[in-house]
Amino acid sequence: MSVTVINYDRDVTRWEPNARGRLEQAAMKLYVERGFEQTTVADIAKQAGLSERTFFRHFADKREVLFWGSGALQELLVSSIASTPAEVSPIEAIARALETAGALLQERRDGALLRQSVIAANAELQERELIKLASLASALADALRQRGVQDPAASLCSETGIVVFKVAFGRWISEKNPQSFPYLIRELFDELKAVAAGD
Amino acid sequence: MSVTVINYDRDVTRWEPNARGRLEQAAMKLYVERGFEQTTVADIAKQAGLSERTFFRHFADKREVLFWGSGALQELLVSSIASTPAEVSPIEAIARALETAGALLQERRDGALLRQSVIAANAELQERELIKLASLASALADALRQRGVQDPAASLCSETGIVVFKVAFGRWISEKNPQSFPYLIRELFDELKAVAAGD
DNA sequence: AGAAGCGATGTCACTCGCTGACATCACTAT
DNA sequence: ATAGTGATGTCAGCGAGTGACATCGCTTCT
Repeated sequence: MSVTVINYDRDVTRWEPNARGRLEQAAMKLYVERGFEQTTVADIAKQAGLSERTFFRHFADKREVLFWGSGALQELLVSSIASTPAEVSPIEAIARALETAGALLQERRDGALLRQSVIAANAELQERELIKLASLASALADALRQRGVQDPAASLCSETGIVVFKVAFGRWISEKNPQSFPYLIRELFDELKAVAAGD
Repeated sequence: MSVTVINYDRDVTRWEPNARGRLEQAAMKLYVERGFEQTTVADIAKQAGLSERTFFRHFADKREVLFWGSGALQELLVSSIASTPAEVSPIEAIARALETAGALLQERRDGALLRQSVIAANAELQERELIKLASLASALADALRQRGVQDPAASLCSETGIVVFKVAFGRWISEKNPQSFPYLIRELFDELKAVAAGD
């Protein structure tokens, strides 16, 4: 009997579970505390109780920790576009997809704020963010082509959609008593329409 | 008399002139020949007859060599906007500035093509390109604000302007018998107008 | 003319991000 | 039992980038 108790008490498995999650947490903690540049991968690994090498088995590089969620967001957006009625215009399809993504992001505002403050303080992280957004735009364009949208329009819609999202996000994140993020997105799509018309 | 001749023949100054230019040339040559990742800074320095340390005195990092011209482009665009009549709409001001920039780029198409093929082959370089474009957009937005354009509109116009430029550039660079680049830009601004309206 | 300072370069040592190769060892399937 | 398998550790090494200090022709001041 005592044997089974001991087995459950300590070292049932060889390693603590959820290595990736621990690394992610450790990284965020240190990035927030000291800033991105001032924390080494060795620091993160130590904090998570793992080796530096293991960090790089879970994340392609030091920056990628902060962008792990972008894959899920991308899938959400693409499937949202796929399930939008065919008669909806391309730009409106993009707008709706971004609104629903915005609604989801809204529930994690505190996390988003923290994350964004880390990114804003470091140029390398901004670069990574931009390429993630570009990849998002490219996925959106693919989704539009899937609906039969021809090509300059498909790229133009998705890329300007991302622009609207970026601007909306910037405003939403900097307000201390923020209004509805999806609504903000909608407003900026309207503003885009006005501005593109040359008003 | 022979003294002066000797002075002119060799070693008038302590160093060969135009170190930065030589580094730039050497880097381009090697990036094209072997690709960006496969060339080390030591390679570049050796090719230019300088030390590795000197490379980093002229360029902030290995990537920056390819983006040295972006500063001039930015100034051109900003001054172009500043000198556009006040009654012209924001989006039209952006469009005109990009058209003139496009006209200039058109004269260096071969160089642009080479440069772009290097960038397209490497993710780090794409990241750098994106942040340069973002900085361009931010400068354009400042220029618009200088004209009294209010803020969601200023950001929206400049960022979508950059989007149009990106899409136009991509098409222009991939055509083997390219049409007029400024005209292509104009066409895509028209397409943007249509697409934003929801057609 | 001589001294002092300046500016572009070189040299060296060092940190850090990242990778390849190989070892370890609990767990699983045969 | 035996032979994998998979997540980890260890170690050696490369390349990017930085700080400190030396060099030395040129300019400027006295």
